[in-house]
Amino acid sequence: MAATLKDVAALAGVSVCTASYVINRTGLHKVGEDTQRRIMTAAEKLKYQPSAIGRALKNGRTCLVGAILPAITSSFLPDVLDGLEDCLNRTGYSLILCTQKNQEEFRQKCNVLRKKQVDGAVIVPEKNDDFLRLCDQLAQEIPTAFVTFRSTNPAIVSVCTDGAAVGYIGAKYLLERGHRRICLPDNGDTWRLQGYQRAFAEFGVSWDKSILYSPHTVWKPGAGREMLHYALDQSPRPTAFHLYSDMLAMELLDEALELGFRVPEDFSIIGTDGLAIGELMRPKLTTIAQPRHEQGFKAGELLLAKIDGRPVNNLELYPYLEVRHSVRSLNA
Amino acid sequence: MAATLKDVAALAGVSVCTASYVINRTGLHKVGEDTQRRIMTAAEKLKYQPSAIGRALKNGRTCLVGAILPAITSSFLPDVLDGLEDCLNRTGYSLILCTQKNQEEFRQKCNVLRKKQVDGAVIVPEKNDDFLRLCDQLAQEIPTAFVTFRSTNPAIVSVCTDGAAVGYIGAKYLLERGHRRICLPDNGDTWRLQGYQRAFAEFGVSWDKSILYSPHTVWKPGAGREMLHYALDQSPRPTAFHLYSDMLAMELLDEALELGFRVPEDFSIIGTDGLAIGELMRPKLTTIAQPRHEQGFKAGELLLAKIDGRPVNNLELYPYLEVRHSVRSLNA
DNA sequence: ATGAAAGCGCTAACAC
DNA sequence: GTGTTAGCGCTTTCAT
Repeated sequence: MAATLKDVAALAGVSVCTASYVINRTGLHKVGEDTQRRIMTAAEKLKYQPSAIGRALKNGRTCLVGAILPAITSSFLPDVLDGLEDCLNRTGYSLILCTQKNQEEFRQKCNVLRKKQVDGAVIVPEKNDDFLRLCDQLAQEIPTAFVTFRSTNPAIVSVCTDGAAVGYIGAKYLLERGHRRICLPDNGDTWRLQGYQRAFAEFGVSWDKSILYSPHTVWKPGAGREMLHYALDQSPRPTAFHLYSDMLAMELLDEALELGFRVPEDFSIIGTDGLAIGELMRPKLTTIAQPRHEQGFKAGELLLAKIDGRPVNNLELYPYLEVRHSVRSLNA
Repeated sequence: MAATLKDVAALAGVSVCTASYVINRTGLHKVGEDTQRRIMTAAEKLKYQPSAIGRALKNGRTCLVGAILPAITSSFLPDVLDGLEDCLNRTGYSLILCTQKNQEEFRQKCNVLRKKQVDGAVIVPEKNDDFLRLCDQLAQEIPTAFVTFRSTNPAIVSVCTDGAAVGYIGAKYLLERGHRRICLPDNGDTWRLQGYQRAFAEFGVSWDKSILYSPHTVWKPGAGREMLHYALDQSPRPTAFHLYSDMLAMELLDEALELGFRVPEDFSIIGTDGLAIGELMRPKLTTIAQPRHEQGFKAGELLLAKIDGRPVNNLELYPYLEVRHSVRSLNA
């Protein structure tokens, strides 16, 4: 079907290797001007496309990168993916998409990447030891990068958002507005808590009296709603919620309105991610935005560097406050 | 690095081909019980993974399918993609993701797929002749399927939602509720209009007096807002809008609220797609839902069938009404 | 300035 | 039952 290098060479009346040299512009071989032209013409006439397979076999490089992530449906991961793809495509790399719904699927997808012999893997991991062990294993065989999650394994490079900054920015914004009873998900993310604690220290506000941990923690549909119900059962009730994702925050917002509460009059809500869709909520969702496209793009860059054996360092990107209308000031 | 078939054969003390036969369970070769065991043990000890590249080169099959689609960010395409991947993975196929922001990028991505020698392509096309021509071209070289769009080219198989049904369901719902002035996007989609016209005929309602076409047509951020402004300048103003996507509908809803109108009291709005996020809007968005995951899954099935040379037929899936709170009844 | 030939990992037609 | 061998498309060393 598709023309091969042999066909091109034959049509140009040269040997395969000469054709190869011309097509790839490897300076190794000196080729006469008109021979070059003949070869290029032949290639065009035959619409020659170099075979990635032949190359991969010879070079031991597939120019394929696999991405494993939890279901891509409507969170901020599409943006990250978009950035990753942008980066990879510039270097002739392509992206194999692997979504994963649970640990068993994750294991399978790792094997898919092994089998397809990708040159590298980008993973959006789950905060879960079993998962991380599988990642460590994979990283021994394939250059691997984490995105949206900080790696502690030196063999895995990572790009993520500065969690302490997320916490600090959120805490400061709420404290400034007089909130002294704040509900946070207790998902074991100590990084964000550090930021919270720093802000509390700056404001001289007591931690234990002000922070309410909700046990509803991991993202699954309904988690935001459960968090609200948990908080409603506590006393005193919180005046504000800071969720670690916008989807969760929007769910909680919906549930609050559904129950007849007013937002932000009765409860203030602040999300994390900065999804554009939050702008369409009523009230519009105030959020700690994180770079999404850039996060993916940088992950691609670091991974490609790693693949090429260049030294790499983990990267932390900065979040920023997106003020909208879901937080009320309690002052005055 | 990774063990090859040769290594396995050597360790098992057999020839490569015997190893191959055992690994692939091709019945062609009869192999003794214990030879089989020796080979399997060797394979396990070496953690042998068959090389997709070697196979691809030999078989002329990469077991790779490319998907080209407009930016995946937060619409219903992630769901479609999810379905597609589900389907492909069951057969050992993997998905190469190619997003495309304009015609030039689309052309590039087509070339990427050629170069990577994918076995098939799934495309979410744009309603645009130049685009479609490029698709026709690609389809001559690579088995191709459309998803979310009906193909008229017999060489391209397609899975999409029945457009007339979308129109009919929307029209009927609005007409039943007394709406006689409805604003529709004029995007050249005659299929949905057919459904509208059928409903209008059933209700004996005059078409020309009741339908207002808005020239704001193609999805780009802001299109929903522009559509509202266009309608506000007309007289009489429409009482209802039916948008052909939920994103557009949510934008229009936002803009209406922003301008101080009440929805659905002042305007009724009905979307198309059935995104879960529409549930979190205020008011919750009434919509004509289309199967999303299924659409992707079926596209995968049809494409794989096509790749295998089995006969295939275009498929149309049925949309259904998702009643929420953005449409008001004008009766009584 | 150009060509011959080996080899990447795998499969399958053909021996024995 | 099992092995030999050619060849998929490409790169690259070594000759000429």
